[in-house]
Amino acid sequence: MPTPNRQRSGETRNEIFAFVRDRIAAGASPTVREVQREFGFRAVQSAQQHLTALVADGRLIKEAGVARGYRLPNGRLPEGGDGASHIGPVGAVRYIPRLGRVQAGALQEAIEDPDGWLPAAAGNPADELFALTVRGESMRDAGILPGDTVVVRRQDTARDGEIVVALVEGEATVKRLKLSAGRIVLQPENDDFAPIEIAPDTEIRILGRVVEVRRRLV
Amino acid sequence: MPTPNRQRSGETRNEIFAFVRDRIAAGASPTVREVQREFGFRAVQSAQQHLTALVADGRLIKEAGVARGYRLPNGRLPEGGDGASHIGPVGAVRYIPRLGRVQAGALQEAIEDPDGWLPAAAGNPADELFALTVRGESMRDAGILPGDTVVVRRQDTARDGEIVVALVEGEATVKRLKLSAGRIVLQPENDDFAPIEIAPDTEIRILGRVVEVRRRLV
DNA sequence: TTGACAAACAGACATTTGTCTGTTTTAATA
DNA sequence: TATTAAAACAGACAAATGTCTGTTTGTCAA
Repeated sequence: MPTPNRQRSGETRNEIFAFVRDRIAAGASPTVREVQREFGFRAVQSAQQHLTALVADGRLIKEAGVARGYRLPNGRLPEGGDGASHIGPVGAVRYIPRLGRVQAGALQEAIEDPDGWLPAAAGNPADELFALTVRGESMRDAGILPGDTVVVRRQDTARDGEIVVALVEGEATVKRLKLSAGRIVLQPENDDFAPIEIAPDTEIRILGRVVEVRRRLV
Repeated sequence: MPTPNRQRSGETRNEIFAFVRDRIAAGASPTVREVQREFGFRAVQSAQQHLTALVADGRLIKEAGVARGYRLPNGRLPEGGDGASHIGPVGAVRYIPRLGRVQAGALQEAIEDPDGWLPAAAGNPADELFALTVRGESMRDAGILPGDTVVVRRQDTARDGEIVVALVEGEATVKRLKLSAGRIVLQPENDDFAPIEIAPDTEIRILGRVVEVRRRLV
């Protein structure tokens, strides 16, 4: 059998796209010459031509006048408003610091010295986000289990019914916030646990609101 | 008050680190001259010096001979083996395609035409991952609720007790797999639902194993 | 005051990377 | 076969970027 027809199949172009996409996802756009080398082209222009075509097709975006300037266009967002906004523009990622034990007043220090980082879609840069590991079964019926990671948006206040991280007796805890007629209650979602009623003069400190839950299965 | 002491506080260096970190997270490392411009240095070397120092401190990594070659070092992993391995090397991200409705046999097509993309720590490149939105309450007691996104590792087989995505009556469904004495059962985690027993001659197709659950709160 | 040192400045040069012009090869098709 | 268009090649130049040598300035502390 002679050489299979690759000349007009567009297969090489697809492979180049996949290569560039993966390199961008891995941290940085490749250069034209890196594409050239990867595919064994003897001329820079061979790679350049494919890349230009991919940009013309809208499969890639090029930042003009910038080395390693290839970017991925935005991922199409699901139409259904199911709150799946953690799917964002591909390529725009932010890293959320994952904190160890948070104790009284030490939030800022904990944020500056995280255990590690979680990638997430970029979202609103003004939001201060951090992540915590859940301890205990108290939110089981809300689908938040021990070992789960919660992503928290830093804020001092919250509204009735929102799940918050609050500082109770010097330790961070996840509960649902109940506000009614001047009473403040931190409500577990598990009948085995008692609600924590906040006396009017008690100091309660809300660290933020839980915006995402992640669980890694073995 | 005279000019506060910035000369030796290291504050500028911290700001430069934050700038570089955020730029890397946003998609690409800045150049030395971009740092220079951002901080208003009149000499390239001023920025260069800070960057070199950050590399010496281990706060950044530099790929030699590469434009825009600054990278973030790996996030420190939590020592506790709590399975939180979705925290990976910072900067190494992969995008997981999020599929809409998956119907009989159409998995490959669905993967090539995703609804959107989820960022995740890179992990093992050999793993084929995709994501699905959960419908129904059948896995409620396992902490998997309607609207949750499950990340699935593509595989044809699974072990007893693992949560899998299987194709049942032409539609993808999430259940716990129970294998015992030649019987195959897809077990819901909710008493309101009945287990699905797979008759020996029935065609059952396992699409993959659930490796992560994500839930976005309003 | 002076020495030590970090930080910033000045200017240059080397390398990497992007982009251009024009030619040749390959495969499909009239 | 002749035509055509995509794909690949060849060689060059320009712009972006990395890196170097040496000097000056600001702050601390002896």
